Amino acid sequence: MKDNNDMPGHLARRFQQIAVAVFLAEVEDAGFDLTPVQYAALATIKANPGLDQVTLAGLIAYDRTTITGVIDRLVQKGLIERRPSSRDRRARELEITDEGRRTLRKITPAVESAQRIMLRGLSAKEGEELMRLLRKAIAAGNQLSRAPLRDAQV
Amino acid sequence: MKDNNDMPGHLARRFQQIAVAVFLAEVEDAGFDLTPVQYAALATIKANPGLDQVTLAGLIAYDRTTITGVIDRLVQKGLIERRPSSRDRRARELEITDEGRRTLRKITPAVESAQRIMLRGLSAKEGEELMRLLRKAIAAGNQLSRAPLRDAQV
DNA sequence: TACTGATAGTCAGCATACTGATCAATATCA
DNA sequence: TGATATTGATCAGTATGCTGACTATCAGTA
Repeated sequence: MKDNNDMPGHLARRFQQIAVAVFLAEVEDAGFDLTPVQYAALATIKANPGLDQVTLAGLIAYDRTTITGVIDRLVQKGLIERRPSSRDRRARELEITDEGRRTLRKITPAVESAQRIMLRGLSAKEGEELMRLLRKAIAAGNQLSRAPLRDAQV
Repeated sequence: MKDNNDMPGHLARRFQQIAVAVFLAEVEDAGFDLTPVQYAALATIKANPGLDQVTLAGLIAYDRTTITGVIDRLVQKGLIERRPSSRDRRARELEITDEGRRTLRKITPAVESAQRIMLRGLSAKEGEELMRLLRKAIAAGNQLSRAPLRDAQV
């Protein structure tokens, strides 16, 4: 019978599990309370001021129903603002606050440290190769999930 | 600024997201209703008859609080039985049912197909290399999550 | 312009995952 | 033995992530 360790799906779950644990630990050590998902959303909002929720979801491959709760919590924490769009009354525009900008700046070392720790079993070269292979597999499977990565419609 | 695609944590989430979607799609096409987590638990119970929940959790690196619900649903579906242990009245012994065995047998092709599909962007060699690197990174980070992989205490 | 279809956001419901707490039972050791 | 520590299972609470449904709005077209 096939072992769990021969199943890419099982390895994917384990690696993701460790990645999240490492991220949360590093961020907490730095004195912050932000999940990987919240961090990615915050960074993307900063890089794309005024974007709407669907665009944000596409940029980081979240499901649009998941993003609602994530944004709720970022607003709750005072890191972003959500306001109705002037162009489209269905849409909400997202903007990072000064507090959000400050948090993002101060949290960056912890985030980068987490990325290093989750690859600490690999050489630099192996880490690069792992990321290359993941990117390639993801590109081929992108359309298979409900929340594919999408370019921003400039 | 660092791109999402240079963050192993982000790539881990994306790959896991696709892996789950592919698994569920293949299994549903085969006429079954079983999640990746439920499948791994069922296969492990079959391979280790009479094991208790903590041991099961250790073998597939689940959190012990998560396993309760997973087992509830497997029992609900009639695929396993949960009964009090004779040796330790705190523990529950888990056993696969005939129905569980039948399901496992019939679902295997779909599961294997899913593993192939989630690597379809890679050559066979690259797929092997991805799994090797994931295994290595996971081994180094195993203790960093709340639910590390553990050997069964024979 | 009125109809039709698509889109943005939300909600209910379900299944992982985790933290931290609790209860019952077992193990250890002074 | 009796006090203490540990362990197996569960629960409450929170955060992703999904399916499917729904409302409001927009866009395209007959």
